[in-house]
Amino acid sequence: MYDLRFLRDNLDSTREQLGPRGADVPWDNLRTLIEQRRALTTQVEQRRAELKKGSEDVAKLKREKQPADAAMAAMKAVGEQIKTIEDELRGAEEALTDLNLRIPNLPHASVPAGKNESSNVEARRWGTPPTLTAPAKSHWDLGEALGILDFDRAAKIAGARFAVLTGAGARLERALINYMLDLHTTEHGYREVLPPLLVNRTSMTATGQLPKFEEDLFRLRDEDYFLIPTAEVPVTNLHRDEILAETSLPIRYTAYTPCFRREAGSYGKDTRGLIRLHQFNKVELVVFAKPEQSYEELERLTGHAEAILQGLGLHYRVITLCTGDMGFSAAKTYDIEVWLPSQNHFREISSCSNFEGFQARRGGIRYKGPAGKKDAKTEFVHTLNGSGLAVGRTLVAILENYQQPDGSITIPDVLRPYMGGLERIHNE
RNA sequence: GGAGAGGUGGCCGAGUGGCCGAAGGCAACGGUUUGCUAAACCGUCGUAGGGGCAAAACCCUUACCGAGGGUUCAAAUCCCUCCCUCUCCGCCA
Repeated sequence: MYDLRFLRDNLDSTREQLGPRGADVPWDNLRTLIEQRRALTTQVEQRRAELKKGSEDVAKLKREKQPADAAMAAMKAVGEQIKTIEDELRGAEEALTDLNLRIPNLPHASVPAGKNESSNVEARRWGTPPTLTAPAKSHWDLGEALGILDFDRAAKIAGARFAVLTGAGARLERALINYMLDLHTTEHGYREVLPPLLVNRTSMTATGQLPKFEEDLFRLRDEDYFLIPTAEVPVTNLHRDEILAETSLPIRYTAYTPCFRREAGSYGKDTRGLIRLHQFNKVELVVFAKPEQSYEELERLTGHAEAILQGLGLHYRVITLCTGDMGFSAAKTYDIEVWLPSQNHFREISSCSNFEGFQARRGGIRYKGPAGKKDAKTEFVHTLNGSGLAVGRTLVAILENYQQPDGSITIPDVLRPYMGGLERIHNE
């Protein structure tokens, strides 16, 4: 969503900068609606001023015990005109808002141009692939053989794209969640949040999932609630319609939540294993920052996600997404991809984005200097978030990268305290 | 789920049809006073849309008293619907 005055003054340059991202925006219609809204607003305000004045005159006449019938009749006519114009104005505003909510964010100047993922740019790489003495097995083969992953029973109780973790598998998932939360809260300065997993339509609209991507979400049948696809939604909405104190920024939150995604349109992709599920666990990082500090915060936040992989000793690379591969709301995104030996390539395990003021405008998230100060302006904050990390995919990476020739899994040192000292997962 | 009470500016709180965008208090900010702190006193102190202008300052104007409709010349105030909070009862982890 864009500021209307900005959009009016910069419609052509916005269209140009969005390029293919803005292909399905009806630009001419948008221009017409903006002008229409402005013209109708002026009209209705003039009439309202007239009505206000007229009504005051009526009050005065009545106080002086003078007849007021003529003035009242005249104002009745003005009132009817106002209603007519208001209806038109409301229609224009609704159409305009609906269009405005469907325009993607402008990419930051540092984002490489490109149509699709082939134009993404690798920023850096950390570590090396593990040296395996036997051909790498997939995490689903390893996990099922160890008796810690059960896809058949998951399909029975829920359906495709669900998983059951058991025994050391379940404990490893829990260990990862705790390891991530502990690192972020004690070393990286985040405040832990445990939010609702169901949110309302307004919250989904603020972060950008709605109105455009409703088919990606699970929705309740009897009430207008949605299952969160990421903790970004409830945590960013924590400060919706608030004015934050400038001194409180940056605000950093971390949250563990399950995430729910319909994965409509991904039929046939990643059908096996834990990579793409309808329900998965994620530890999320969310930051509210002042505009001038937000890109510095993006680097920092990405580093915090990387620190998890480094602690686990997992080989990864960081990718700067090009304009064509970024999500709807992002101005700049880094993807972190972890090495998976069985697939012999990197897979996304985290996505870290700066949304600049895009979500803040949709959700009315602002900040202000000290109250009463003359130069204290109210401005939209910048919001950022990143996975720190996707827990299921991290478990996949551990199974595959730490697999032994006998099919057992060595547990990374940092997780052992969370596993009751367990050093290796054997067949149960 | 049943019964009742209520939602007013950062907070508290007055206001039941007409100069009410809203008294008063607290907090905050600026200042005077002060050895320092405190107190006292003076002043400032909401958000947004449109216009004056290309912008800032400033000025004009409109809207906003939970949200949306309605009645009326005129609505914080009356009516309807919805949302939320609180209390009691029921149910429940």
